[in-house]
Amino acid sequence: MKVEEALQILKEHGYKYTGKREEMIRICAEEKRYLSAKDIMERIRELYPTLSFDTVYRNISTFVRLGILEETELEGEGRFRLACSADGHHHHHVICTECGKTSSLPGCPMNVMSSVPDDFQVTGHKFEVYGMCKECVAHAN
Amino acid sequence: MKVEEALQILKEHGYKYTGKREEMIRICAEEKRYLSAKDIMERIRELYPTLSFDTVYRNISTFVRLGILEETELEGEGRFRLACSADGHHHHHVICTECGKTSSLPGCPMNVMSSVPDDFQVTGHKFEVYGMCKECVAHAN
DNA sequence: CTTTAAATCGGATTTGTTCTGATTTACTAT
DNA sequence: ATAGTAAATCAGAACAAATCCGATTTAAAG
Repeated sequence: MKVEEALQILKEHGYKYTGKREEMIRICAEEKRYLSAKDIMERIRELYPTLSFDTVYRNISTFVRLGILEETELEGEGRFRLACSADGHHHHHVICTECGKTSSLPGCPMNVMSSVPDDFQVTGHKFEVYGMCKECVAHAN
Repeated sequence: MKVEEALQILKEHGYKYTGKREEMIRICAEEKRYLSAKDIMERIRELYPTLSFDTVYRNISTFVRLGILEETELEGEGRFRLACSADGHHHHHVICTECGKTSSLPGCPMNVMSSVPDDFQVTGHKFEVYGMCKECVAHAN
């Protein structure tokens, strides 16, 4: 997803344009990585030094609700990245547990799941592969 | 896994036997569900009314480390259930997001993953299907 | 330009979890 | 059995992530 698309989605849903929102999205768009709220916080403060957590958290959760950001959880804290599943077709990621960097995986296990117990009404699923990226492996030695 | 096996694992690793530990494991063994620390807390207090949360959390994390409990995370809080992957072969679950009830899924997506990017050193994975169990669906109407 | 609802601020609050130092308890070796 | 010791537990403080609150500012519609 591109920054412009994200801003368009906000507009379509009646949210106001603010420089802070754009900058948050821009920061997320810069890297194929999961960022924590704190990460985003730190970076955005270069431009908006007085921005409060509340704003960051509130906007993040709006973005997640609108499908602009994808969410996961690493070491007990939420991590976010610009949605990419929305772009082409649905897929999943390998995630570096050190730096949050991601790489796409082909396909989705749900396609090959022959049978899901019929006493469950399925609402979603999560498939994530964890590991260390080349850079973090090198760095660890 | 059975309560006795779990206690055996503790013993093998040099942990002491305590009634509180046994009771915690017993509580988890009673149901095929993910329980929160608070859930376990409430139930164990029937038998040990003064037990502190520190003990519950510390023991839980010991159990997880030893593979006695499996861990996941629902709505920002840790949830635990007696390990069952250890029993037979490795598998995954459908989890009811209302009550934590689980049902096993056949197979593991990693087996059919043709290619994982080779710039990642894989350390683990998570595959969970979420939904509502029959009882919770009925209850919601 | 005015109006107004949404967005932000800053700080307090909540919630899940972990830490700390003192006390108790399960096990080991006498 | 008993004493010694390391582990387990306790109670409450501390912590970190996230959310809530009332007051203030701001985007955008008229």
